[in-house]
Amino acid sequence: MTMSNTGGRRKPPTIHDVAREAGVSRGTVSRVLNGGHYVSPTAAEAVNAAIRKTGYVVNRHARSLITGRSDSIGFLLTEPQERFFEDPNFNVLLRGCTQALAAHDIPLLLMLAGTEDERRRITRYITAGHVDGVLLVSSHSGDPVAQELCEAGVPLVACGKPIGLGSKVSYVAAADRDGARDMVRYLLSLGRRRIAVVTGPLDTPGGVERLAGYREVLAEEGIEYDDRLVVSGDYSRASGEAGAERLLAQCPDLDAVFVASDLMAQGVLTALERAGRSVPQDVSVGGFDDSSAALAARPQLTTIRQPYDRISAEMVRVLLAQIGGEDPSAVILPTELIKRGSA
Amino acid sequence: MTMSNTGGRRKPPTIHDVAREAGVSRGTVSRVLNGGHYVSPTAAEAVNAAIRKTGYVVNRHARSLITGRSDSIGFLLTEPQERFFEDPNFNVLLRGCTQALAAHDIPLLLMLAGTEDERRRITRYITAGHVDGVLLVSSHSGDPVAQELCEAGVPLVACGKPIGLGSKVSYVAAADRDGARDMVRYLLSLGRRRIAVVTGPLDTPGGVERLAGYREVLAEEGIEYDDRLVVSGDYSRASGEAGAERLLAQCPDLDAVFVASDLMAQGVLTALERAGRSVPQDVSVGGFDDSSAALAARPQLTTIRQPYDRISAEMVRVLLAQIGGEDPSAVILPTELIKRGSA
DNA sequence: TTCTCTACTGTGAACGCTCACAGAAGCATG
DNA sequence: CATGCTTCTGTGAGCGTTCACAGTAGAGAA
Repeated sequence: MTMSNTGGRRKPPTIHDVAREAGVSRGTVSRVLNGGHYVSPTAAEAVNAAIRKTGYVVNRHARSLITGRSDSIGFLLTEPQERFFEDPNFNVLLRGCTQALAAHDIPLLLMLAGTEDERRRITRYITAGHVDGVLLVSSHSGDPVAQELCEAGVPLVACGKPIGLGSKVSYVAAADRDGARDMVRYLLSLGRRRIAVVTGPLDTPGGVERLAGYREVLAEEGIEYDDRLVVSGDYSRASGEAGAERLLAQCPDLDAVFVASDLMAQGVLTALERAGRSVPQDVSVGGFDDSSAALAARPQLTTIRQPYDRISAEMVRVLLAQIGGEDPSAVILPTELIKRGSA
Repeated sequence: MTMSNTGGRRKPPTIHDVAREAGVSRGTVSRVLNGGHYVSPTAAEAVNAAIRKTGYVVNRHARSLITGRSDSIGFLLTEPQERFFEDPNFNVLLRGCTQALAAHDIPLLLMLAGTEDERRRITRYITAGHVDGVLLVSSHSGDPVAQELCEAGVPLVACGKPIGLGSKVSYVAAADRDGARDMVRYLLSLGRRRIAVVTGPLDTPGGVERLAGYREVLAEEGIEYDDRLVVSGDYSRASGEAGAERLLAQCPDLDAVFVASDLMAQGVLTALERAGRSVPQDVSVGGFDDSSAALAARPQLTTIRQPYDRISAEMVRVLLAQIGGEDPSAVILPTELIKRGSA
């Protein structure tokens, strides 16, 4: 119908052109391209020179057609979309994964599975083999997409321990429980005794583990667990604000709040300010993540740093290993207490 | 060496399998797949049934090999990477583009060109024809990547008017000048007369235009332009904070600040708070973007809304049209004044 | 009837690459 | 001299599609 490529792109050189230019055969060029074993130094040099001269770039479609690999990776987000907007962690993760893959010359396909339709479309796309593996961000339990991909045998690495996918799925996570323990111990060291907590969603391992760390430390220190001091949120700023208001109503005597994410902690700060409690004088507030929200908050948040740069790098490493035939594995990375103004 | 695909993925059905199942030829199946012209209802029905039965999904690599199209689009970010972290606008844009493309069943490849190496790698990748077109986010002038892509005739749509790429490149932008005018007029309507401004980078059209809008309105109202009331930032929160401090030092009598981005406005609020100025009583603050930062700020920001959802949708529309052979075009979308607590 | 036109269908070739195989050359060993 | 081994190279086949072309069947017109 219409003339394509108005700009006038010319036909790119093929492996054949390079072969002719270098005075060798296609096979030799291909060998130079992939590994370079069993090829003489002279031939290799000639081929490389020809590649430079012609400006040859391999046609990945042709390669994929025969190898069966796509040499690309999907970054799949099955969280509700609002979180993607709001949560600075996703940015960091996405960037880290993109860069780690770039080092292997592997493009990243961004896939957002918000609606049911999108879910189906993406599942088909992936199981059809259009990506070699999937980096999954979805902490919610019983994710049907993840389930299907697992069953279809698609290499998969989750960010955070997935629930209900059996033990055969790889994941990379921060040491949530340890991090929570560090924070609660720190709050105790400040002399706080009525420490409230705003948990993450309790159908996610992150949410569960951080609460578990809190309870462990309390038990170890002989402090009674008071469930009026515990409310749960969904990692959003709004849920932090609402949670803090519930806490203030239930336990006006609280002197610290451990919040399971920095974004929620922002909301907590807002609620405390409105209630006339000053931070950190009246109430100490501890966050979790060390996302950019921690620096944006007023006062800046004392928080538990999740090493997102390392997490993304590990996710990519584990996924590529798995695509290469290795068994699934789990990686837990240590967290770090970062002290700032809020506690 | 190693056995690939431990999970045991089976070979997916091909067009041949579908043809056999439906009792027709490859050609007919292909015709049903692409448009469906010149194919009898009976055959079409049989083919569709066979597709459903076999679970057939087209092999895009094989298709691309022959059509020359890749049926994928690159989302290219050449901004310094920190902005990508911090700025909530990117998220919205990225999400919007991904979804708009998903509606056309076109995957989005995320490309971050931070370092010089990455720039080269990505340029080669794109000019080699591995994507059909590029959605470009890079407002900085003289972007070498954009330049090269343009010259190579790669279909390209920029977010915001690009500088120095000639008039033959498509772009989608908000009406920056109008938006700035609306905000300044609104601040005047509040009785403010000493209106300071924190501009964006002045090597970007956005930065220039928003400042121009400010000056226009001042001139129209017969208010003298005072360049001590003008400082420029780089859209980051930190630069907003620093800018406000300079302004307060230079012009302690300022009674309003028009800030060229919400993120910078957050920094401005911080600096004003530290200086003991209350917002909006002592000083009115107006932002720009209506990003999530506007809601996160305290008080919430009165701002100029950029319709990012429409911008991303238009970017995709224009790009696809251009790939289809149409000429480059520019789209300017209207902004909207959103009143909240800060002014 | 015969011819033409339209609506539809099948077939071979090609896209650019990798892979398996065959073969050539060089060198050491029997 | 034959044999085997290692290192290197070229060649044909095939990956799963689309595209151009040829061909068939049926309807309508001459």
